[in-house]
Amino acid sequence: MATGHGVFNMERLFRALADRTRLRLLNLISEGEVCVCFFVEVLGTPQPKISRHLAYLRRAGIVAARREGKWMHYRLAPPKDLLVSRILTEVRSWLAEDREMQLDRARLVKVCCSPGVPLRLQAAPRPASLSGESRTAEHRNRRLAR
Amino acid sequence: MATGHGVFNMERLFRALADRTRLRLLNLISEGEVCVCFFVEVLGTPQPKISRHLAYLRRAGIVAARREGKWMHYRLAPPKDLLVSRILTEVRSWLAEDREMQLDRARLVKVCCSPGVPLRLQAAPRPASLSGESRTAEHRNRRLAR
DNA sequence: TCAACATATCTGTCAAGACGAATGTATTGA
DNA sequence: TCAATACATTCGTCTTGACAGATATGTTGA
Repeated sequence: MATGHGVFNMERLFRALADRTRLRLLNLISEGEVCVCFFVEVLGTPQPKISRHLAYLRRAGIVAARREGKWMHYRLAPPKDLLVSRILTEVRSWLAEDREMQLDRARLVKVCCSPGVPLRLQAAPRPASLSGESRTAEHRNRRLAR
Repeated sequence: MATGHGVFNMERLFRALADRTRLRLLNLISEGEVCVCFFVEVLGTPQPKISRHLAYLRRAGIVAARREGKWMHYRLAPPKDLLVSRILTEVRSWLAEDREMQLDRARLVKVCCSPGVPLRLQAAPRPASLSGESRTAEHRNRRLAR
């Protein structure tokens, strides 16, 4: 069985979770795919730093990436192991309780969907969780497709 | 207030879990109090290394220590936070699936209870989970694991 | 008090990894 | 092809922490 002797040894998973920036990324990503440019905007952090941490999470098998033209989208990787996925579920529900994480989520919504979207983001593809069918009415009419 | 802004910030918890030796200690301790000398014996690891990692876990608020004469006993610290304790529960059930962790547990039982106990351990106080009834009142209530 | 024992801490060395700054690479549109 | 955009990687520096080996501390019994 694939219980933790391959990609997912435990130390590696926990090292991946042992950094605030990576936890914040994980929090933003947990509702669905997000484009790198939104991470940069929401965390207020230099882009190389974001990219390095996303690469770290990718090497740890926690997230996966997809290119769409100029843009890179990151999402949670499909869980390989039930125990790992239970840990990550607990982590995400912990994140949901954290004040800073809540603010990050709010900022993601604002950056995507409010009138004052920064110029450089106006063409960027919206995060999956904010662009689909389940959005609220005020979000729905602000859809900017590409 | 109870949500991890004090002792238990997340990065700190995960850093504490991001080391094989510390996970092995956590595995051995999860049934109840264990004396340092048994950790040394079971892990086959130099004692200073064990002590350093136990100190690390203590600073992270994950374990607590108690002295009994020459011996130091370590146990899981009472959880301060529901979310943390759910994480740690998941971690322990993950540990229970790991081959090396299972071997460690078996070795703990053997070292304590079989005829060939090493001389220097024959006087050492047995781990709570393996000690039958001849213990102090404080010990007796520590029957709270899995 | 001293010796023996159990455990803790200190010291020096080394590797992982976090950071900002600079640079590289892939894609798009002109 | 060229410039702009979006992201990735490399570089040099610094911090954290893992380790072995040596030593310090605290407890017990003689």
